Amino acid sequence: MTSDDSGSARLLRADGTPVRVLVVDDEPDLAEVLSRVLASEGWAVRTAGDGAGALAAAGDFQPDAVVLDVMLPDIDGLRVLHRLRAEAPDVCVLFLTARDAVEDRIAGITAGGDDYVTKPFSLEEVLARLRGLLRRAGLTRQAEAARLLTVGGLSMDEDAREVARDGQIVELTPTEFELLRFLMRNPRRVLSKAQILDRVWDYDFGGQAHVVELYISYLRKKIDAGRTPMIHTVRGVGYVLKPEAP
Amino acid sequence: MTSDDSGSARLLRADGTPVRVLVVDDEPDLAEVLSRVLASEGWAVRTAGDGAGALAAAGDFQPDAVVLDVMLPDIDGLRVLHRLRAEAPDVCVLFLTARDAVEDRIAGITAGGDDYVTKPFSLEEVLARLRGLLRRAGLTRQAEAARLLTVGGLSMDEDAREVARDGQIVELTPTEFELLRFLMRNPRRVLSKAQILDRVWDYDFGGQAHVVELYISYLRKKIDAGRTPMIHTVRGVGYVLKPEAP
DNA sequence: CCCCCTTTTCAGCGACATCTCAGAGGAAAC
DNA sequence: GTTTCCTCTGAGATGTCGCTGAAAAGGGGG
Repeated sequence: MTSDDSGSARLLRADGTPVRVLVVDDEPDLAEVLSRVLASEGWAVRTAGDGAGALAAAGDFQPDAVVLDVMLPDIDGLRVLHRLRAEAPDVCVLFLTARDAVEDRIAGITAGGDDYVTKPFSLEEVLARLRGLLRRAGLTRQAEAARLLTVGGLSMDEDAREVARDGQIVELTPTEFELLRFLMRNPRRVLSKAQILDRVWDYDFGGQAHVVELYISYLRKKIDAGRTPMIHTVRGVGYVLKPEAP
Repeated sequence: MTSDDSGSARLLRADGTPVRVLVVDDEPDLAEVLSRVLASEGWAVRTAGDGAGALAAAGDFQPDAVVLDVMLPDIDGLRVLHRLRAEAPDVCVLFLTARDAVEDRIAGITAGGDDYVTKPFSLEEVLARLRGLLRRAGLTRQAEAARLLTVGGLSMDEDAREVARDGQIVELTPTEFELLRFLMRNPRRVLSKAQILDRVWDYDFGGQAHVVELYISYLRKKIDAGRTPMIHTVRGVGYVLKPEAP
């Protein structure tokens, strides 16, 4: 029951057609989850399981963005990148890479306008990075507008990683920030702890849903402290972020 | 005595044909009850008792949604899910699972857009989740309209789990909420206590019909308090929710 | 008008969900 | 190498919810 946050913020290109993203990963489970989440967010998705498939799909599908595992069974990820670029110079690429393999090969990627996420990642992380890439590439419609997320007196600047409640800047840790971003992208909708765990925490996280309660309590202290509460508990169901007024 | 509610809100796909759902559970009684209720709500239903049967039925029946017990005699539920997805990437899946087995195996389910319900569940719970899945998948016609349930001055936002009478927000507990949802889905129709018990309470509930009376009284205090009553007693029969005016 | 049966309401208890605190372990920054 | 910060675990406190049992209220038929 996660799925469609958007509905409101459906991603569209300048010409009104949905944004196309190609997911390349040799682990079918991961590729499928990514693909479904992206689809539920309004993207047109295609998947490939190896480098050859990726290149074929790219030629056929003409994606705006590619989520690309650097560790592929056949062709090296960076080589795939170069071939992709040869065909489509403007395509945005988000790399998926193991945590320790970062330094070696991925250095310089971000300079080219691309970005990367280390495995294991959280789905929100991937979504945010992809949105960022496309926004910076100027592909999506709400390019400027989307930079600032706002719910009632809460505002979040994703680029600056800055959050403010009623104009007052609030310092958040990385996890707090990502949790709040997920809440702010789904205002007025009750999110279960399972949903939050699945989207905000890394996909291999084995812990208990208890951490969600804990981080909600952290957020409350920083965001709701003394003010009209915006984070509400729905007992037996989950949590919901609502603007102060009605 | 349960049988056909709806009649009013018959579920149809974009092409006008009824939505198809496949019910997979190895307990015949449960599968049958689910199947009857779904059919009475206007769905085209087929059932299977194990994983192999499910896959066969899926290929033949081409369901839009699948209600899938994770505990099957032959194939593991998650494996069935993957096979289903391989054939039909867009199918919605609602898992049925034991309460304690949630954390381990269901992780990631909600991220992919699917959902789960823990046994023992109430039929209304299953129906609501299924409706939610299909709505979010954009399959059913009344996609947007259905999000807000309205009867007279009563309105219910299922996503926000928010109920309002004459614009005034009313706080409800989970059981109260589910009872009211059932009433609101069957306005102007008298529902017996047995019917309500069968649909709103978990299927293994052993208690007395007295709880229905109790929760009706709770609802009245919160919803009818001081206003024109909408919840009416039909002595010897049951209860009915009616708009205030005529 | 009274009696019986249904329905409503009240009070209370046990179970459970949630919140909060304190601290261990680890990662990142300095 | 040290220090700081962050994340997560565990346990206890707290408050809410759902249900039971009994008493009160209300309706309808005789």
